[in-house]
Amino acid sequence: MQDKASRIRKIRSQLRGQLAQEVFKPGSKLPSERTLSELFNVSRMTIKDALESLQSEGLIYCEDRRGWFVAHPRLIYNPLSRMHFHRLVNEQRRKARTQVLDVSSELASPDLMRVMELAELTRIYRIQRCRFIDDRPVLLVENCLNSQYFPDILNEDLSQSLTELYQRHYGYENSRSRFDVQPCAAPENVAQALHLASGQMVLKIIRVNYNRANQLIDCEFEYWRHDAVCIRIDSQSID
Amino acid sequence: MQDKASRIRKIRSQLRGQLAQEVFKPGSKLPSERTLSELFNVSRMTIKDALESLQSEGLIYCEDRRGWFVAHPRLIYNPLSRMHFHRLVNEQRRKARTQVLDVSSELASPDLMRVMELAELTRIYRIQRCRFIDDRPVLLVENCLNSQYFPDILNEDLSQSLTELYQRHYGYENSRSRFDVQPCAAPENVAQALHLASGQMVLKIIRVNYNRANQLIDCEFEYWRHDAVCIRIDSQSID
DNA sequence: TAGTGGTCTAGACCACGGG
DNA sequence: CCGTGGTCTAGACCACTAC
Repeated sequence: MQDKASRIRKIRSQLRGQLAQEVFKPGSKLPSERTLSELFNVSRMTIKDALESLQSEGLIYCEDRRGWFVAHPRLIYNPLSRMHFHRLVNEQRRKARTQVLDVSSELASPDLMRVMELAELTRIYRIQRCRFIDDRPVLLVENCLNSQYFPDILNEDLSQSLTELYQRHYGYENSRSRFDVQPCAAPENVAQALHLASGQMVLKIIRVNYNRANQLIDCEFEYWRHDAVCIRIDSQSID
Repeated sequence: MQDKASRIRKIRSQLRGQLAQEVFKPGSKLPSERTLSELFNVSRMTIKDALESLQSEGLIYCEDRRGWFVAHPRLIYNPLSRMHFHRLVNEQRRKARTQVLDVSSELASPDLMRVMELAELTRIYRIQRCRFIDDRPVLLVENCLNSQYFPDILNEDLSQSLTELYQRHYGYENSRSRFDVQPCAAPENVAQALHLASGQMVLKIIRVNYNRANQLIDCEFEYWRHDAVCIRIDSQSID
């Protein structure tokens, strides 16, 4: 790209190397941007740029107004498997937690009607939850359920696995699911929950689940901190 | 997030709305950053920020030192299906092109040995290709083949589908594959091929393919412009 | 309240793209 | 060659976090 290789560019990769070596304990805090800019004798914006490249390399991450931290290992996640989040996380020797943020009952928006193939004026339940790995918020997930299939579900304990609840109380076995994965800018509420600055990149997964009768029973919007997850799919594991 | 809602923030979303409405023809060029900063009477950095948010919303994209353009529709892509790129693209009424960038024969690096479960000193073929949709570079793909399974393959026409070549000339049917998806910073060569600024975000897919005898025959590194693709997987389509 | 990152300015020089 | 985005400076104020 460059032949003269600007002085600052070098500092950038120097920073990269030093930081990566010096502090390897996941979650430990880096010096502040101001401190680093003095240390390296460059402007704060240059430091910010350098930190952001390290971030997109997955070495560090940023928490809005809290600082920069050394990255944790990514959670390996297969969206085709319907394994409970807590079990998945525990199997990878991490600590899981789920917090119910909001629960509501409302009429489906036009957008949702399209995604869920709903008739007009269909009532849906919306369950918004935040999920933590090692006490760090990494996933905001919003489930939209066709209310006719799930009477009284809002009275259940929603911090557990919904998939399991579907089975146990309603006899729905998930059979088919379809999902889209794409990076996008975090909407305001997502950014807030995940401690991201507004507009930061997240990994969005939209999943649509069908029961054995091929009825579309629920639809799920997942917003992952992109540095926290690795999507892995193995065609062998599909039965 | 903000209560006083800074004047500039408003300009940002204004820009958003205006641009999104005004110029909708995919691929058409936006005014330059300098022009926009005069039009909106803000500094160039502010304009850049606004453009970058629009970019992560998928409305526009940037070509390194060429300018900003209105986004094209995303290619819907299922990494589980081994459909030829050209056919996939044509089915979505777009124009496909493949350009072979580099072909080489070398000893596997330690990293690659791990991924491909190779013994030491194994020779591999590396095929690097760039793929275009509507003449825009959107994907850089690097195939690493275990050379013992593919004698003389480097003499074939490599701009066609490799999957098909595997079948036709070597009798290998793909049976199982496993892949990882994750956003990351574009390495220098990828950025260059895709007309991205160095370090920009791309969607990386690492795929490992096995033949019917469960031999690991090749491994593929795909780097997609994240604005050009939507990963879609339907468990029903798996046979 | 002190310290953090988020945002913004008004300049500047550079490398690269394309005529 | 000129126009583009890429990068950088040396400040500044703000909103928010954490204590």
